[in-house]
Amino acid sequence: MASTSGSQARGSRSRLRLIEAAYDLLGEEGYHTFSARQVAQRAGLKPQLVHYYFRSMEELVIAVFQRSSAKYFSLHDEALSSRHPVRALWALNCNLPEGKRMTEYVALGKVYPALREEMRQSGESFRRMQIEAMERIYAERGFDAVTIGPRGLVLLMSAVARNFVIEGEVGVTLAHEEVQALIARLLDHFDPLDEDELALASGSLPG
Amino acid sequence: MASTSGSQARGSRSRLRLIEAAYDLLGEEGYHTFSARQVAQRAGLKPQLVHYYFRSMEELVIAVFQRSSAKYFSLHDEALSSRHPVRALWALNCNLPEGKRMTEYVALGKVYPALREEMRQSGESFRRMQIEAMERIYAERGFDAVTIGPRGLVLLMSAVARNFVIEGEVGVTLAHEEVQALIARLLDHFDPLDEDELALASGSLPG
DNA sequence: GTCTATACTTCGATAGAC
DNA sequence: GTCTATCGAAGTATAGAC
Repeated sequence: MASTSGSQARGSRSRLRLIEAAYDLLGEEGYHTFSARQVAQRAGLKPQLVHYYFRSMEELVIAVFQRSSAKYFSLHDEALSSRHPVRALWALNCNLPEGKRMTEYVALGKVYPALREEMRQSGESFRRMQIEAMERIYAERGFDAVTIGPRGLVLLMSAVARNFVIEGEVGVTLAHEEVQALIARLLDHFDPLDEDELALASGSLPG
Repeated sequence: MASTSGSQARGSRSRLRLIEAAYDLLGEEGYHTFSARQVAQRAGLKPQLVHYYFRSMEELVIAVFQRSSAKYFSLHDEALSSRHPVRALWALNCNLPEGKRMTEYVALGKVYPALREEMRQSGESFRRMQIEAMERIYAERGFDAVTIGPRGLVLLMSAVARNFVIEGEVGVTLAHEEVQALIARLLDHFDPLDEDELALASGSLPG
């Protein structure tokens, strides 16, 4: 038992290191550094190992994306079941490096059709979960869907957050403040803070 | 006069053909086809000509982007001075192949810093023009900026349109209809159709 | 301005020794 | 499972003939 698991575990570890190296590279550098040689170098391994563990670069990028997906799923789950799911969801879409990585996956999706299909499925899946959560929130708190419904709100937040990420990378920031303020008001309406949280946020003390 | 202009005109024509070929490739295929060899092949020219006319690929991509910018500027100008500027702006951001090209420029901006700077400047410039136009519209028609101001509206439309383009390429469409309907209501409010246009749109005839 | 030829680098991927 | 060696294709870019 112990004799067989040794080499296999080492093997798995190299595979994981490659995935993690590519994952880091996509977050820090971008899609143009996604190559067998650069990923291997980052992982401290020989480039040929990439093709030992993965049939092609497409297979690797899908593995990396699935790692992102899994990681994102737990954060997503955590956000939706938190005390302030709408705020948490906004923060998740907006602030995390995962948002930047998403842009790189979209770019690589142009080159690797199988990745594109993977992204389509997971994208629809995440949206479906968000919609269901938001519909529950609407029902529980009795929001009307006249100005904007749960489905629209979910997509709108996602679209605005993605736009912030992209424009932030290019360096365009004009009118960002206004929309940040608009989102803040939206969150105040759909996911209001409690009194004690407000006190904490404003820094004021009772008495 | 005629003798000197001959070869120079041919020279300029090759340069333009290269720019146009790259422009077309970015629209039809994507950033990964942006290479000296492929652009030249598309233009029906030898790859080495690329480096005769352009110091580097970065210089070429900037020339291509400026071509996009110029083209977009005239469409932009036309939209903002049209009878229904808000609707025209939405259609411009949303429907045109230029939207898809923009995604490719963003990707290439990761590789070419000078392109990124070019995009930043032109991006802010276009947004500024849209804001000024929208502020004029708000003032003329007496809209309040309580729910959403002119600056927020401009960015919101741009963000949602960009998101439609990106998700459309990946194949994610969930909840798009709801936001399309929301935008339609937004346009009805901020850029209402006249009675005769409504009659045309609904297909009904008077009498 | 356009051509041929070519230098140099990096890419994905495979074969075969250990 | 990891190594050395290597292939062929494609990438940017330059030199020099015409």
